[in-house]
Amino acid sequence: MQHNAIQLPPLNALRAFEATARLSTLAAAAAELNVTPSAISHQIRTLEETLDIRLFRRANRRLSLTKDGRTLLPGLTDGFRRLTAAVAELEANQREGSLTISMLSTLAMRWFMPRLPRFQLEHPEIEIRISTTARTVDLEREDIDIAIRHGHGVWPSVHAEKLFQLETLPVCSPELPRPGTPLNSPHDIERHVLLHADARPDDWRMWLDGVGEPHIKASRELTFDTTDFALAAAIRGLGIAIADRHIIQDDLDSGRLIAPFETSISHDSGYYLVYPSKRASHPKSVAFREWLLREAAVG
Amino acid sequence: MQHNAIQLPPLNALRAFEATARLSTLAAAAAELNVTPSAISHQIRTLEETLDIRLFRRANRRLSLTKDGRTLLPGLTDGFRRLTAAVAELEANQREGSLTISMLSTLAMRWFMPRLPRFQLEHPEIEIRISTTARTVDLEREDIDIAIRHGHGVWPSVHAEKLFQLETLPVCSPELPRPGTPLNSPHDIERHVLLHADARPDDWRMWLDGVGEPHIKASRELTFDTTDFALAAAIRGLGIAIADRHIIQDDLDSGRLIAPFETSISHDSGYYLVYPSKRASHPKSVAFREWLLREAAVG
DNA sequence: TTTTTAATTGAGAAAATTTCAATTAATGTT
DNA sequence: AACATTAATTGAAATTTTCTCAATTAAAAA
Repeated sequence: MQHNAIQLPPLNALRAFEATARLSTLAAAAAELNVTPSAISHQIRTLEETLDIRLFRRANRRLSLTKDGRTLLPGLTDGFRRLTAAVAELEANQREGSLTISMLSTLAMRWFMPRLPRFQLEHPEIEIRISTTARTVDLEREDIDIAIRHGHGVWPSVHAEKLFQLETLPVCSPELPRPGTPLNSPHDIERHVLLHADARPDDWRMWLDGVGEPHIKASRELTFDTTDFALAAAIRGLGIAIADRHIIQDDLDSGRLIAPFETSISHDSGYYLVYPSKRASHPKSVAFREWLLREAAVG
Repeated sequence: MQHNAIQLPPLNALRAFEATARLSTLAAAAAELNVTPSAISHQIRTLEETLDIRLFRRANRRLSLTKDGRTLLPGLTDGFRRLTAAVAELEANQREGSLTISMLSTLAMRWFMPRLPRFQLEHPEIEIRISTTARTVDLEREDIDIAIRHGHGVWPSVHAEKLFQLETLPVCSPELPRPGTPLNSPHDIERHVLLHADARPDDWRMWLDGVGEPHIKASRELTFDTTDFALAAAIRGLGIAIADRHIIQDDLDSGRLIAPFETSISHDSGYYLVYPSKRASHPKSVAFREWLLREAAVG
């Protein structure tokens, strides 16, 4: 009926004995275990009674191990060392160890990855693992520590902190506007190819609504799985993509992309940093979140 | 201030987690630890809260380990296995292992040792160690499991069971009575050498008092440290020794010694089997005591 | 559908642990 | 030699931990 053939005596009594035997005095053991010597004395007595074996010889005012006590000690010391090591490993892992972060691939590629080296410089002890998926992941089930999600900041059983508001605008290669096919006003779009992302099918429509030209129709359209591909296509001069300002900022800065029009559309949704309430206080999680919020504030 | 850098979470919580993780269900862990599943559930919750780390994923009505839980488990399993092994070793030692028996050397040589092989046949798993000393030993201090003591059966903090009453009688070599120096009545002793033992200086006087001849004086006297030596001398024909009937029985049976007179003196003291109350119930101790009492009853 | 199985929860009960204050006894100190 | 110190022990009471019970949720099996 019982998996372990032998029934262990009370664990705390074993620990009290182990500490006392190792340190030779009740006082020292008591200090190690944060209790009074009296408590230790009671525990040892309990253990001796449970086992029905005398472990210490009480001579003068000093304790010395009996043969049985000497038999028992090393195994216990070793056992408790193991337990301590196991817990210590877990806690070290908590402080340092790896941090798994989930986000959509476009954000990972265009915004997160370029910034990541700065975090790794600040916290070389934290190993980052990036998990990119299209769907919204269950943080608990997938062992995700932190996620960046797009939405309105309301999800069940997680904490959410806003990184930035979504703000989309058209971009294209600097080579795209040519003398015959300029891009000076939204109307010029009609002579160009519009690049769409399946994941965000409404971005173009919302932008055109925003500039007051809902009826503009492009000469051709191209659709990709993700914004990431649409942007890659834009860089290669295949047409005009539309994406969030944060995501394209680096490409704009480097000149790979230009924003032919001033107008950007502010959405009511945004990118949120999301994490399970349970892991909110873990040092590596806190460090990462603070860093990410700083990065988001910069741009 | 603290020897162990890390403070262990409650040991019972660790054990509850370990069992549950190893056996996959609360019910199984509860059975192993002889508690209800509810208790296990509380313990695991306590552990998770103490560590501030989620160890199980609660999906459906099934538990599965998180990455952290998987990190923690093997170390704990190992640690508890070691603790269990240490205690098991001690308990096996208690059942079998060695049994240290203290007694005076004469008794050991002349009464105990000849009988010992029979015990070893019955209990080959118990290793006997015989400790012979002249003085009365402190059982606790010397790690003695059982002693055979001479006295009146009253000693502090030990159990005592009577083996046999002391009953002394004179013995000598069968060669000793010669035509010129017979041994037919106590008076004949005057023509012989009396062999004494320092440890029991009054035995001869008490015997002579007992036979109503307190004034008999031997031609010569020889004194040894112990009765054992006196008997060895008697066997070699050096004179007449006096000793307890049980001790010399084997020598009488084998014909090495004879008892020239019928009269033996019953003393009010005797040999007692003595053991610390604390070890009274240990199987190997019980087995030995039962055997020894049987042997003593036979003779 | 109903029944069973598994885990969880909260409250109260039970058990274990700890402290406190008093005691014993040996060791240093003056 | 008297006195203060140090160490362990003890019993009773207080505290904390652990456990059970009964109720609840929810999925799986019949």
